Amino acid sequence: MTWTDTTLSRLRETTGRSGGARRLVVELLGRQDCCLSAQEIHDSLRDAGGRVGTASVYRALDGMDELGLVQRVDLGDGVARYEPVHDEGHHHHHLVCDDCGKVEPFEDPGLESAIERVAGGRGYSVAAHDVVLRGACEDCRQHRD
Amino acid sequence: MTWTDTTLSRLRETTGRSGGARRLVVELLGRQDCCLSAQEIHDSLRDAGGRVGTASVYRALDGMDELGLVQRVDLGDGVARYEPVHDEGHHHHHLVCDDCGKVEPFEDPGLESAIERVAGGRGYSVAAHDVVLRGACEDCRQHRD
DNA sequence: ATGATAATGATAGCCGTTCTCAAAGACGTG
DNA sequence: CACGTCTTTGAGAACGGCTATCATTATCAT
Ligand SMILES: [Zn+2]
Ligand SMILES: [Zn+2]
Ligand SMILES: [Zn+2]
Ligand SMILES: [Zn+2]
Repeated sequence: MTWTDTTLSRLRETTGRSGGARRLVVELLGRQDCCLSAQEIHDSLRDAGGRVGTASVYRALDGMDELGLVQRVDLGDGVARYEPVHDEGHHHHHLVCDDCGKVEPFEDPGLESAIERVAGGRGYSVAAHDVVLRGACEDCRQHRD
Repeated sequence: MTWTDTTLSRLRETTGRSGGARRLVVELLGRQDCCLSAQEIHDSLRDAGGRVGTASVYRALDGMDELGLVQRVDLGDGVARYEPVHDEGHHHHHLVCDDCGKVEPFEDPGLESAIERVAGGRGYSVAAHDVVLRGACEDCRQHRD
C-alpha cells in the first residue's frame, strides 16, 4: 500500500468525505521524497491545470500533520515545508546550502541515538526533533574565489 | 571582558559610530543566557522607559548576527529569537514544551560530535547547526490526566 | 433524486519582519 | 565649543506567509 493511498483513506476515515483539492495535494506530495512548501504545491497544481485555492492546500497539509502522515520541516527562512512520512522509524533531516539554497536530506543513526540519549536524561518525553545543518555544499565550495 | 562590552566595541569598530538604541539592545541581551524574540526585546525596552523603534531592534540583531556575536534561534513558531554567543566552542540547543511553551536550553557533547561526524562524511562544510527537541516537560506530563 | 453536511476557493485579515525617509544624533575638524 | 557631514534612529507604510470568513459547490447516505 502506497503512502498516497494510505493517506487518502486515513483522511477519509477521519472526516467522512473526500474532496478533489485534498486529493491533488496528497497525490503530489506522494511523488516527493523531500519537502515542498505550500507555495510550491499551490503553483505546481495550478501549472498542472488544477484550480486549487491557497486555503485548501494549507487545510490539507494541516490535516495530514495532525494525523502524523506528514512531517513539517522548518528550515529557518520563514516558510513551512512538508514531506510525506513514509515509514514511522525511518526519517531524515536536512542539509541546507547557504549559497545556492539547495536542500539535501540525510539519515544518520548515530545522530538519532545521540538525540534519544539527550531526551532520556532530562525527564522530558520528546515527541519530535528537528535538526538542520547549514553550510556550503560541495559545488558552492569549489566555485568560491 | 564581558559579552556586552565585547559586542559594543566590535560593533563600533565595524560601523564607526555608536547610537543609543543599539546600545540598549546589546545591554539587554547581555543579561540573558537564553533566547529572546525581537518583540520581547522591544517590549522590555519600552517598559524600561526607552523609546526604541522596532526597526532599530531588528537592525541591531541583524548586525550582531552578521558578526557572529549572536545566535539566531528558530523554534518553529514563526518567530525569530536571538541569544548572545558567550563562547565560541560552548553553545546549547533547546527543548520546547508543546503544552506550556517553556523553552529550556541544554548542552550535549555527544550530540555535537554526532553532528560533526555527519558533516564530515558529506563533503559539506557545515557552518551552523540547529537542533530543537519538542515534547512535554516534566511539569506538564504530571498534570496530564 | 434529495437534502444534510463537509469541502472548496476567493478574498480579507493578521502578524512578524523589512523598507522608506525625514529628523535626530555622533564625531572629526576648525 | 560650533559646524558640517555622515550614521543612526523611529514612525509608519509595505511586504509575505499564513489563517479566518463565508458564499458556493461537491459529496454521500438515504
Ligand atoms: Zn526532506
Ligand atoms: Zn531524527
Ligand atoms: Zn538558548
Ligand atoms: Zn511544559
